[in-house]
Amino acid sequence: MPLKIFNSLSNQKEEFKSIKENEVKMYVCGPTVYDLSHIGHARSAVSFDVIYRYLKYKGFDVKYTRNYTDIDDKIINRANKDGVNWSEIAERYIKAFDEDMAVLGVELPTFRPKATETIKEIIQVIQKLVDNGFAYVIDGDVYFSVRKFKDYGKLSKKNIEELEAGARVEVDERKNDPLDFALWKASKPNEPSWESPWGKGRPGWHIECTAMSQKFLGETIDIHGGGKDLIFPHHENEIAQSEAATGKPFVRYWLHNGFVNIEKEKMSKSLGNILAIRDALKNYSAEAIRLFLLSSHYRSPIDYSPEYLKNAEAELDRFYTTLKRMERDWPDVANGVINENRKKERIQPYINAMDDDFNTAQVIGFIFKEINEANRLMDDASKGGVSKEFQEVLPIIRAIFKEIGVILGVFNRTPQEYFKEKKSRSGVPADEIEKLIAQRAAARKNKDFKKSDEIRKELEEKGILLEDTPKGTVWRVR
RNA sequence: GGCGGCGUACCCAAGUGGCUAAGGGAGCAGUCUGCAAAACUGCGAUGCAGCGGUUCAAAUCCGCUCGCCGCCUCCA
Repeated sequence: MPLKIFNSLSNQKEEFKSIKENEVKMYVCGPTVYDLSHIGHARSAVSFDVIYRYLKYKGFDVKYTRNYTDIDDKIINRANKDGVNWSEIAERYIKAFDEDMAVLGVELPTFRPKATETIKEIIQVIQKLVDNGFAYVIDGDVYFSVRKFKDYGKLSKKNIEELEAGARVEVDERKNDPLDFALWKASKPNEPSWESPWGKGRPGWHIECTAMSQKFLGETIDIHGGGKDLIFPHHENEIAQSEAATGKPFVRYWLHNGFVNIEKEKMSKSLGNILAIRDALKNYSAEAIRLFLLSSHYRSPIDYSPEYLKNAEAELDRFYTTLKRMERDWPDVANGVINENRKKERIQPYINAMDDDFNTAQVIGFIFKEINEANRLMDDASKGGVSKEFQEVLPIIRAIFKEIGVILGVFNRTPQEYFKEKKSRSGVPADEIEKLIAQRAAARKNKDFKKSDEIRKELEEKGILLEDTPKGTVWRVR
């Protein structure tokens, strides 16, 4: 079964065919670095991270570019507000973004260019557009003439006449047409600026992506991604600029991820409900956040609420509890010889799900079926002995966990790492718990079950669960 | 007003023409346990917002109605 991808350009799933066999050129719009990144950025980054990982898994050599927009009105405003240089703001939030991504297990793209490092190329593209008549210069500003580009609106399915009628923006009288957008902005005094054929200025927002995409990936690329909200005007404008400049198709597959709402409401400055990634990480593990994000399809809107994060944590508990059981009680079987044919057959549904527009939610569902199967097999083995089926299937399940872990970037830790992190989050000192467990063990030995139960209850109220196993009592965080 | 999307059990969520509508959480019952936990087993939507239609066959296609949401302005 071939890989199918939903293309925003055609509004349907299409079979994916890369320009060059075995190579994928992919560009995703990165953050404008003027503030901490929020959970919506995390969704976009994680969604495309999984797409990147899966394309690599499929054997493609993926050239993945994700930019930093490090020059922009918002950055300048923030710098003025904080009383620091604009570049300090950009650097600060690039660093913060990189840290957040690392914690979330987002792999580094092949190229991570900054707009300010691409000024030369930006100017070249603008010059081309001026030369071929798609752009015009007014007082050091350069604008793109939307009406000259006949396909304008093909991505967002808008038509120019209706846009004009509904235009809500105040019209800049100097522009030939209200829809025209800035490629280059003449700088005001004390603003960051670069020399250009049109005087000192800085790039408009849309042009940087065109320039960076061309510089690192070429004139036509396979995949371009971003949040749904970027379809208009950002991506529409990118298409216009790029195709007007090169005369070639810009992008073959447009991918857009859905929004994250907070308790059923859109995140917005005015509502004050922006959830920064690092604030979410204070309460939940990075893996739980990632699993939550991947539990629904990347194009659907999702709702963020503490309840759903708890659900993700419960799922992780189930996964790692089972994995721990496999590694602890049946290490030789779980890591035993793999029947490759049978493994291939068993992993095929996962591949089919990922091939169907990256259906991570379905993949996660399959994983929990394996968990059930693994536990059942282990139950049977402890009761009735090790069967051939057990010896054959358990290592396959273990191998599937590993393989899917690489693709999704969840389920990929060791149980030790997982439970250690949970314990460190509990806030209850481990030695105190161990002391109580020892007291309880003594009480149990004397059949003093009243006291034993009191200790269990005391710890339970602090969120600590005790498990009596044949090898002694172990504890974990609820 | 234009464009697009969504509505599946108590909650989350997959499924977009054809076996008993995945999976997780919560709940209830049972097995196991000194009691628990974990695990396993069973129960749980005769129905997929509603109404009509197409079809041998529909959650899945078409039409209408109701409800919710996004974009059209910076925005992941």
